[in-house]
Amino acid sequence: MVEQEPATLDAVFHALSDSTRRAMLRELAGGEQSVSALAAPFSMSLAGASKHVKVLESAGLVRRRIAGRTHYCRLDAARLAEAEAWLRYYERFWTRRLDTLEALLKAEDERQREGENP
Amino acid sequence: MVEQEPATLDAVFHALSDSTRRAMLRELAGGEQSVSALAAPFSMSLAGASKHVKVLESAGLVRRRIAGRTHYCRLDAARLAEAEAWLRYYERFWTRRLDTLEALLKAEDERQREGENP
DNA sequence: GCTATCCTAAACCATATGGTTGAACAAGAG
DNA sequence: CTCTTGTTCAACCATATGGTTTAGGATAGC
Repeated sequence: MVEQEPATLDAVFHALSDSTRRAMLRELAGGEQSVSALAAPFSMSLAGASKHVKVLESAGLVRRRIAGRTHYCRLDAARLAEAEAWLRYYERFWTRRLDTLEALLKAEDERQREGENP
Repeated sequence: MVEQEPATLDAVFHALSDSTRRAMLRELAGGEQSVSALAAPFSMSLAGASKHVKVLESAGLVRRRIAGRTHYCRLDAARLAEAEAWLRYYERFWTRRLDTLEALLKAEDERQREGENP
């Protein structure tokens, strides 16, 4: 996990940094949706929502299936998993650091207890 | 996990969407660093790097401790954990969907086997 | 064929972002 | 006190972003 594809992560995290797009992903977690269905909940032009879908798509977070005149979108979990892996990798460091801190505190605590009972 | 603090997640994911900032976080995973130490690896003015640190800070990802004239930064894992929780929450949906799909395929497979051996 | 529907494309706008430089400021070092 | 170091601030610039409106391209329905 040494930042293999920065551009990809850039795009994924950027796509996630907008609450409209996160809401769309949330909707897609329930299943495939057309672009207009995805756009419906927002007080925004369809063209505007379509741009958001495009951002999600070009980040690799959703895939598009065109059936006639309607475009159906569905989640592509792989890229989200990549992002999560990134976070989890570093979380390992933090928790390790926290564990170390905890161990130090415990050791110190025990040293003090020994002092109390000579 | 129903998008409680969109602004916060906006800021966190936006902060993560830049490879310079991710590299800084990676550096901070190893321990506290001064701003100039964080800036050193990049071919960028100190002021530019300082802005990145500020973005990380205002997203709540790092905390700053000022000692004399040097500013020391360290990770604050809480917000990163929030972001990871967001991803993991939705990952649950995807994996559940994948599990469902797998179960359906398996059932279908078994039905076909039964057909082979009447 | 005609019309309504789904969606994208293009042009445009305001604002945000990532970068620069130069100045300012506080605090160690001599 | 002076000089250097660590850092931010302010002004500026180019480009990206999120939104709009209008127009256009397929396709479904009548």
